Amino acid sequence: MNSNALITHIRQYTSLNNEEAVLLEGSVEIRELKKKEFLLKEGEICTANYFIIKGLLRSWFTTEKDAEQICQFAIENWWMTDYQSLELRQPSGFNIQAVESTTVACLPRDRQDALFAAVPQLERYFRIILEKALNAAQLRVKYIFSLSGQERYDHFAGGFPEFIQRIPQYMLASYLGFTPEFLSKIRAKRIS
Amino acid sequence: MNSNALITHIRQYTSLNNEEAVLLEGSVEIRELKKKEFLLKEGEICTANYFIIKGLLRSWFTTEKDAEQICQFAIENWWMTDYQSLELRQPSGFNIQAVESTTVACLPRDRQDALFAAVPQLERYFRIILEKALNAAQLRVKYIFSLSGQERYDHFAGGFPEFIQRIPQYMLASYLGFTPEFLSKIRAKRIS
DNA sequence: CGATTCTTTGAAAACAGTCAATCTGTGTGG
DNA sequence: CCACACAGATTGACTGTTTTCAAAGAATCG
Repeated sequence: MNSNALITHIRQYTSLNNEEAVLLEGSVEIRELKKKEFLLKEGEICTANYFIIKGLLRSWFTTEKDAEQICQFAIENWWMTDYQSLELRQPSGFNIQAVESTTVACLPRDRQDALFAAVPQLERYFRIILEKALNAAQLRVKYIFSLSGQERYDHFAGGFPEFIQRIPQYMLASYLGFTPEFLSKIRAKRIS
Repeated sequence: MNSNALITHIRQYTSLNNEEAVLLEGSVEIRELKKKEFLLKEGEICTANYFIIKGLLRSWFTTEKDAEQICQFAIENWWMTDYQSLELRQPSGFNIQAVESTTVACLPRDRQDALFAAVPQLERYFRIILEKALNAAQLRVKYIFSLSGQERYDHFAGGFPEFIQRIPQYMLASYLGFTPEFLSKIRAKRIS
């Protein structure tokens, strides 16, 4: 698997000639991850931005009560990283882990500046990508605050039925902000 | 009041010579808002990105139960807009409103592309700003999920003591995701 | 098949919301 | 300058949603 998916994605948002595409390909590294493999662990400094060519990542952290709290899922054509750790070179408070067998393109932090200098349109590409990501994060906050647990499940299950198949229920429960037991009870009600 | 604060802010993240600064000044419009004045109302299409020179904005929406749910506060040197409405020219699901008397620099959507073409470093500036904003949004989700109402109040009150002075408690309660009554009870406990 | 991981179920408890009444402060108009 | 109105804050009783804990039941993987 190669970086064609990434180049195609970038060309949806900005121009990129073949020379530039070659520069990009020289700056990213394709990595194959097995299910449950980590790209980042809490306490480590995040070293790259990850673009998902195929598969599914999750980011999560450990709460004070030793529970896993899932922050985000990322599927094909999404970027995932911890920007705070990446840009400030600080230890991260998050884990990034493959939910299923996954292929990513890694853009290492130490190659990013040179690449952006050589291909300035990438600044534009990431600006647009980040606008979308920020929007998604804000919509998430909106749903968390305006919907009950039951409603969040209905909304999510209705909006992403195919996605539900790819993740275990305990991860969905964590993402939606409640316990696996409660999700189980919601489903029991729904079926009857 | 003029756009010096904005130019100073941009120069913290990227270069900007005097010609470029003039182009920028020609593209933004300074606006004075009275307390409670709106920059955007639910259902309208958002037409600009707003940089706060002085004052305090909040973004909020109306829940199904007709309650105001606050999404964000923004103070001096922050940008606020609804990117989804701005970029896709869709009706917004949010309100943006002055909490106190506020001065903003407005960058209208219909001038943005020409400005970015003339001053490409602004793509970089906004990329960096958006990374920070995305980070803040993700930390917010982290706190919502890992802390109880009581803990969220303690964390916020400890982290931004001066900010607490600027907003009424019912707004803080909404931002933290609980009712004004509950906040009142938290405070009663803390004092004793 | 055995072992682990995931899901379901039920009872008790905790946390936060709702509603209604009261209290406080602030600003405005007469 | 006072009185009143109104927005915001507090309090208490009651309700409801979600969690916790413990145990048992399915499903999946090597």
